Amino acid sequence: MLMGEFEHTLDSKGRLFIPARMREALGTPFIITKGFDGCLTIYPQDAWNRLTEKLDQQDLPHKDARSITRFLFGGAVEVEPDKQGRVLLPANLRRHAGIGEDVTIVGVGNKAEIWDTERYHEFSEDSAADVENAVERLSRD
Amino acid sequence: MLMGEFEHTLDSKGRLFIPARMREALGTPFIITKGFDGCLTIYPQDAWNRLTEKLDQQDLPHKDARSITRFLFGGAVEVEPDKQGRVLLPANLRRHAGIGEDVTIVGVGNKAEIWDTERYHEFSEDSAADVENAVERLSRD
DNA sequence: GGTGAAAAGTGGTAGAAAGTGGTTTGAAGT
DNA sequence: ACTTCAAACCACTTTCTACCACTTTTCACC
Repeated sequence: MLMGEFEHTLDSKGRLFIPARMREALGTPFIITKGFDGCLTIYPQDAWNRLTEKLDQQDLPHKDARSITRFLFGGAVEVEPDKQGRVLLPANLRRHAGIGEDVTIVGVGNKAEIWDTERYHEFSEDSAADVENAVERLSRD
Repeated sequence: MLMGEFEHTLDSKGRLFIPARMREALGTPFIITKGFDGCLTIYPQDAWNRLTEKLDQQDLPHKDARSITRFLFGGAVEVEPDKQGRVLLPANLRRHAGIGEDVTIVGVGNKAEIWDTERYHEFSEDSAADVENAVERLSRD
């Protein structure tokens, strides 16, 4: 189960250090794609397979199917951390998520997300009120 | 059933001693998350599972679901006390709850809360007034 | 097209910081 | 007095960061 927030900085070459705990939970290699809300998503191999299978089974209008496929696969890279635990974030993905120097990696259950730290904070603050209500509702017994 | 208040201090590495009684009641491992009102929440494994299952079952707008998942999992760590009964409170959780040296752990039924002691006292005083008002309202008729 | 310069990508290392584990000392309760 | 629980240390390991060095690719200009 992927959990927790980790802050890191990119080195001058755009490499990101993946925390040791996450590497374990993710397995290797894993897939990084364009995500929603302006972040990148990291899928472990099995979650990625499930996702693509599901996509195959869908009976979508061709146009939708094509754009989804384009978004998912076009923005995807399969990566493997080097011996020091780093991965290179391709420039197009960095651009998609507005990623600068400071990066936050967030575990969200069966996958993880990569955020520009500043953007992540803004986003969390914006949704804080909604989240509070929802979680309170959920945790009531 | 988790009950009682316990005061402890963090060591220089941010480790917190969990009282023996609580360790028993919590089982191991357990989950610490960001809570509300400026505290952290400790969920025993089963309560945590119930919570995440409930989240799965909710039929939420996708965007809200993502925010909630992010908050819950991103602010969570699964921990296990060491042989001396201590757990490391990650820096981001400490920051979230404004936790300094002195910490109060409070049992609240099926879960527990971790507070900065000073903040806990302030909060208790504030809510004491609320409680008083509420009771007064109730007893009026 | 060939050549050189710059950028991008790959690999490693050293030192700092964080995390882990244990021991000792002291307090508290039985 | 003895046992349990807690706090403060201390030592060691792992993880992380900030560099540096080298190779490959790209691109511009001859």
